[in-house]
Amino acid sequence: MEEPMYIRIHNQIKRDIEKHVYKVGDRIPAERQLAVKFGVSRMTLRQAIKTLEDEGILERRLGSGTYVASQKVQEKMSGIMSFTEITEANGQTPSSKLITYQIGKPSLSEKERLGIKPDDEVLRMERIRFADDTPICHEVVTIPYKLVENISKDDISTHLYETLEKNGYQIGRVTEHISAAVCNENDARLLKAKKGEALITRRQVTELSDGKPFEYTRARYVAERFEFTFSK
Amino acid sequence: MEEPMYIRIHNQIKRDIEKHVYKVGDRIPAERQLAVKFGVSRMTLRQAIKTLEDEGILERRLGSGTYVASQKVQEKMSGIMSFTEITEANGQTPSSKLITYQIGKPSLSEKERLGIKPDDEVLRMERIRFADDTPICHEVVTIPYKLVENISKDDISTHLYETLEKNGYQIGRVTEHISAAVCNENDARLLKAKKGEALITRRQVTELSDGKPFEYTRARYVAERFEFTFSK
DNA sequence: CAGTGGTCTAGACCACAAA
DNA sequence: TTGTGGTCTAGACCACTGA
Repeated sequence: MEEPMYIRIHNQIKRDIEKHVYKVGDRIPAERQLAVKFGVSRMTLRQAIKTLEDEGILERRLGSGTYVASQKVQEKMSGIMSFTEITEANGQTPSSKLITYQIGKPSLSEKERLGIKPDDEVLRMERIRFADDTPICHEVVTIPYKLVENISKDDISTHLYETLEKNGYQIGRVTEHISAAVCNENDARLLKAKKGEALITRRQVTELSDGKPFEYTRARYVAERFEFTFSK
Repeated sequence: MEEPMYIRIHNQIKRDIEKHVYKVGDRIPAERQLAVKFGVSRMTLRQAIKTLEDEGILERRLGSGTYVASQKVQEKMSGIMSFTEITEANGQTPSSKLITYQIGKPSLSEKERLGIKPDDEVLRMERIRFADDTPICHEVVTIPYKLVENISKDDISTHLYETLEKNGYQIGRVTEHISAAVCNENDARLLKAKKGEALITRRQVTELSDGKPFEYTRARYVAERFEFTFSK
């Protein structure tokens, strides 16, 4: 007996929903019936249902029944979606191009946001992100250099979060600020946009689980080509 | 017997943790002991522990025991913050002024977003939101009229959500899209802003728990005076 | 009213952790 | 080995929903 029964029942019901044996909005059989069908006690069956409810796949209504919750895809995207997620959700292919990668002294705002000393060096990366070869976003990422001095440029620029976690760091709170700005000449050149059109601006500070900031990102998106989506 | 036992036990243990009877990192008594102490079966006791675990207050370690988890404060502010929350967090006073309130035919986009028929009438409200008397945001809210035809104008314009819930409706999923735009003459007049400067745009569709959209909002914020904040 | 989910019991055996 | 949490049973009574 590898897996517990309630996990196996969970998986079976999930598969049934994916195969449209139970469709969105359908009422699934009552707990007592399912318990008989799977040959388990009602408590065990309820444990399976509970995990599906926690995942937002099922919805229980007292006195009425247990129903397949609406949507399925959207469930995951509670909270802000990343550039990659939004682009892929639109059926486009995300890509990015690193345009600068340098180590140097922090600016005033970098020093403040990252909570570091003026002497501490920072790694600064600049990137353009594309959806199907259309430039969408210009992004500057700053990291205290001593946190990543033993990590390769390739790992930093492509799998920063995974690499940090492999090296024993734990990602904590992420705070984002979103506003807007007008496209200047530099933006226009980098993003192939028109001066004077609207951009979305985003600032993000990512902390480690001990509360120390480790990444400060500023990004500017062409509003004509992009929007952020949230759900709750 | 008002509350279920497992809820009462949940609350009791939570209070004990708040009173430092059990401190962060402490192991609390074993399930079987607590079950005896509270005079319930072990399954019921486990249900109480489970809810505390889901809240991140307790942490169970197989074969070892159940421990008081670290953190506590961070819980609340996950996700997008509302205008009122952001303004108050900045130490300013939010207010709003209703500038139009009319019943009429839906526009094409209103019809689509709200999933209604062309003949169905809609209630459309237009509002300016202020922080300390500075105009921040221009907002248009559209609601299928038949949902609110028995509700007073005052309730609709000031306590829409609460009033709906009192009338037996249940709020469901909320989806928001955020992008940017350039301030036009109308925006400039309403928001006392300059034509050509940057605005944040927000579209929001709020559904009832049955998945039917009941509110479609479009809002434009002066970027110089406002930003959205998220945390996770 | 009958059927549903919500709660609860008093046991049981298991796998895992720590001594 | 002892104690822990993880799983599971075969019942029970309750409150709620909907016909």
